[in-house]
Amino acid sequence: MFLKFRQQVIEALKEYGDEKFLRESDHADLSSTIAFKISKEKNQKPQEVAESILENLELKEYIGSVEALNGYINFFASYEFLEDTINSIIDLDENYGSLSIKGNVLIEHTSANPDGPLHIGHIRNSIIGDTLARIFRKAGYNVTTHYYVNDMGRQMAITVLGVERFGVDSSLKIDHAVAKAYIQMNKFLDENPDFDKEVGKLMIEYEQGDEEVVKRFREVVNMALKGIRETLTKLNVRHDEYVWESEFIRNGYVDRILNELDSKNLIRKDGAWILEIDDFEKEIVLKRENGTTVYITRDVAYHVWKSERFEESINVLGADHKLYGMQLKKLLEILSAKLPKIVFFEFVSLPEGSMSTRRGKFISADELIDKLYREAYKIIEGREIDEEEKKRIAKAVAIAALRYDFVKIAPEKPMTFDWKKALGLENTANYIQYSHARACSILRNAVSQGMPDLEFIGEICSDIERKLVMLLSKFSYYVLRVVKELRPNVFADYIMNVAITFNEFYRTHPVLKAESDYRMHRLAIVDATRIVLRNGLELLGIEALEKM
RNA sequence: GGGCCCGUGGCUUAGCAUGGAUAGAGCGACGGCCUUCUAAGCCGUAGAUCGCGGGUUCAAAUCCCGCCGGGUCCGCCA
Repeated sequence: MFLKFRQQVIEALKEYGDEKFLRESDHADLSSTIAFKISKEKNQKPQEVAESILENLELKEYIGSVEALNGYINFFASYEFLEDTINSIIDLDENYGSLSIKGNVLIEHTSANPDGPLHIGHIRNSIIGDTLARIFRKAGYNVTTHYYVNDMGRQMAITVLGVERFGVDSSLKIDHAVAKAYIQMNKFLDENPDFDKEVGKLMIEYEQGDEEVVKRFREVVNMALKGIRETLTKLNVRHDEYVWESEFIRNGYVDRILNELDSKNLIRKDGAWILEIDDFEKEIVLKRENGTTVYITRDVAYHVWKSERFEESINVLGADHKLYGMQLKKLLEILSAKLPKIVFFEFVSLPEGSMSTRRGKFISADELIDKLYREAYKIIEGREIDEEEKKRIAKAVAIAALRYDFVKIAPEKPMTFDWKKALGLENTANYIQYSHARACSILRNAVSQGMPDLEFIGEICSDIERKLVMLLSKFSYYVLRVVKELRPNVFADYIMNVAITFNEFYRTHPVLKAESDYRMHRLAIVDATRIVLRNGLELLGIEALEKM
C-alpha cells in the first residue's frame, strides 16, 4: 500500500517527482528534498522553491496534505489511505504484502562441503539465502533453491578415506561422525605424507567415473548430507534440489565449456590447462597436470547450465570468495552465459579466531540450536502448559532467536560469535513472536466475548495508531527493497519496528475495554498487525506462535 | 606488498547507494511498574570526538584524498 502512496506522491510532483529525492522521515510520511537541489541551480532559497512547487501540486486520493517546511516538501497520507491499508490487510490476509513481479530465479546457498556438520559460519549463508528465497517468492518470483554439493574436491577424497580407515562413530550424529573421521584422516596425512598419493589417485578415479569409487563417494557424501539436511530442517531451511558437482563432469557440460574456451584459443596447454586472458591479474587453472578438473571448471559448467534454465540466478557466498566470484563471472562472460548476482557475507569468527572443519575448530549449528532450545525451555518450564506444547514453543523460540540474530546483521558486517550473547533470549526475535502472541490473545478474548465487526476509522486515529498503520502499509515496500538490494536485514529491521510500535499502541490503547467505535477500530488495527507480524515472521522463517 | 570489506554510546547495530530537518534501535547499567487485553512486557535516567586527519559543499556519519586498527583474498585448494 505504501508503494501506491509513494507512486501518487511521485505523480503529484510531476517533473519534480524524481525518486532519488524522496525520503522516509519522522517529520512526514514521505518528504522530498528536491527543493534543495533546485535552489542551487536557480540560486533561490530552498524554502521558496519548495513553496512554489507546492502551489502547483495536484493532490491524489491518498495524499491527505502537503506542506513546505525548511525546504522539504512533506506529504501526509489521507484517512482514505489508512482505511484502505487496514481493509486490504484484513482482506488479503496471508497474501498481504505480495507483489506480482514475474521471473524464474535460482538461488544457490549454503553449499557447504559434505565433510562434516554445518557450523555457525555456514548457517549465516543458509539464513541469508533462505530469507532471500522467501522474500523473492513473496515478491512474485518463481524461485528454485539449490544446494551445490562439492563432492569432487580433495577434501572429499580425504573424507572418504577417513571414513573407510577410521569408521564412523555411531554415538554421534552422522555428519559429526563424518567430520571426526575427516579430522583424523587429516592428522594421519600430516604424519604420513606418502599417503597423499592415495588421495590423488582416488580423485582421478572419481573424476573418471570408476563405478566402485563413485559408490564409495556417494555413500560418504550422503552420510554427511543426511546430517546437514536434518540441521537445515530444524532451521526451517529447505532446498528444492541438491545438485552434485560431479554431475557436470558426467553430463558433458565440463567438456563443453572447455572445448568452447579452447576453440576461442584461450587455453594454454603446458601440462595443465590454463586460461589465458590479458586483463586478468591471475592466471586461472582449469585442468591440473594429472588431467583432473578444478573447482572453478565445474562451477562454470554448473553456471552455464543454470544460465540455460533460469532467467536470473543468485549465489550466496562468503566474502573470501570475492576474487573467485570475479573469475567465475569473467569466464561466464567469455562463454556468453548470464551472470549470477552474488551476495557476499563476511565471516563469522570465534573470539579466538576463524573456524576450520579440518582442524575441528568450529561451533556446530546443532550445538547452538541445542543450547538455545534448553534456554528457551527453562523459561516456560514452570508454566501450566502441556509438555508437548512446551517443547514446541521452546523449539520455535530457539530457532527464531538464532535466525533473527543472523539475519538482522547486514551481510557485509563481520561477526564475532559470543556464546553469552547468542543465548540471550530476552530480546530481538522473541519480542516479535511475543508481540504476535499478544495480538492473538486480544483477538481470542474478543472472540470469546462475541467479536464485533472490525471497522477501522481513519478520523479517530491517534498519532500512535497512525504511525502503526503507516508502518503496516510498508510491508511490500520492504519486500521490494530486499529484492533490489539483496539485503534481508532491512526486512528484519522493519518487522522489529512493527513489533515495537505495536507494543507502544498496546500500552496506551486499551482495546477490549474501549467504547463501541473505538473497540471495533482498535480490533481492526490489532488484527491487521497480527497479519503483518505473522506474514513477516514467515518471510524470516520464524514460526508465528499464537501463545507463548 | 596489492585488491576487497568492516570501524557509529560499555557491547551489538540502523542510517551511507541517492549529502539536508534533533544520528534511530536493542543489550547491558541505574531507578521504577504485575487487583488493568500475555511482565518473554512496560516507563524513566545516564551514556556518541559517527576510527583519525585533511578536502568538497550553504550543509558531511553519508562524497573525495591520506592515514590508523581489524578481517579477508592473492593455490595445478574448495
